[in-house]
Amino acid sequence: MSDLEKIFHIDLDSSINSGQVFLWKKIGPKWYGINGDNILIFDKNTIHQKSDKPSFDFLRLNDDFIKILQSLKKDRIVHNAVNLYPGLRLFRQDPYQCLISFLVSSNSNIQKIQSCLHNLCNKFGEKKIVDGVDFFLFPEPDALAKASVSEIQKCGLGYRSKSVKNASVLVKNEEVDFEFLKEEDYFSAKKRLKEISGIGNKVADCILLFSLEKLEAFPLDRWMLRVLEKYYVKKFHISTKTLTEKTYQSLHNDVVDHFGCYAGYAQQFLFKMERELNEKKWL
DNA sequence: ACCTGACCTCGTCT
DNA sequence: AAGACGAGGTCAG
Repeated sequence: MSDLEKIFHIDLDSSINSGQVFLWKKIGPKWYGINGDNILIFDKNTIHQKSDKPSFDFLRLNDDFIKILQSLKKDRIVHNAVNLYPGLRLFRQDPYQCLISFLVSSNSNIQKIQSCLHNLCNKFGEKKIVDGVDFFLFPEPDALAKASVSEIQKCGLGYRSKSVKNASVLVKNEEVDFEFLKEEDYFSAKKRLKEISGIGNKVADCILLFSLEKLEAFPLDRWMLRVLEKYYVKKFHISTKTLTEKTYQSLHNDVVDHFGCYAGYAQQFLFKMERELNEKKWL
């Protein structure tokens, strides 16, 4: 299948509205999205990147999607979700933006996360004009590392502001090295991420899945627990609603055993399906 | 080892 | 109209 054919099968609306990205805006027929210091424009079957950077395959066209689907469809519920949203895809995000996004996501909701990130871009990001519309790139790590906590707090982040500044310092000083984490295995990379203040199991799994090439990462949030309780009572043992360190790891192990090495894709389909079923709002 | 509550903020509910 | 509640979690005690 050619890249153009692959792109043709992608359902951008569903993929963007599936909780993995927050800084996307639809104007007319076009989607505009901030990914680090890039502005991506999706116009039906063509993709422009306003950037000097080489392509990084945001749409993961290099994934063997046929093979992934084949693997996912062994599970009846995921099979059903894939049939409902056949064009749903995972994106390959800018790691720093992804880390900050999910740091901000804790104990929050999609609308709030979007608003916080938007405010951060407006205040600390570089302005670009595309198609006559003003956009702000995601801030550089240095910009948020230098910012005062109270300036960050003005963007509405609340108690997360301190963690955002702290994490930005670590990234700026290369104490957190994303290229290195991409090369490491799932457990080592997760261990490193969790050393960062404000990053626990769920947030770490989001960062690993959405930006660090760990397709076995399966973020276990409130919604995923509901899904597991609803469709998989016999399969998994859901002990409590608030997962402890141990129960999170144990459940994550069981889940990956069941769904396989593309568990993260399964999670995305299940999450999308259940949120739509409950008519939850997206961007 | 496990569990509980606090935490910024904001939209929604009462 | 003002106060309570909860939201895609984390961490300390």
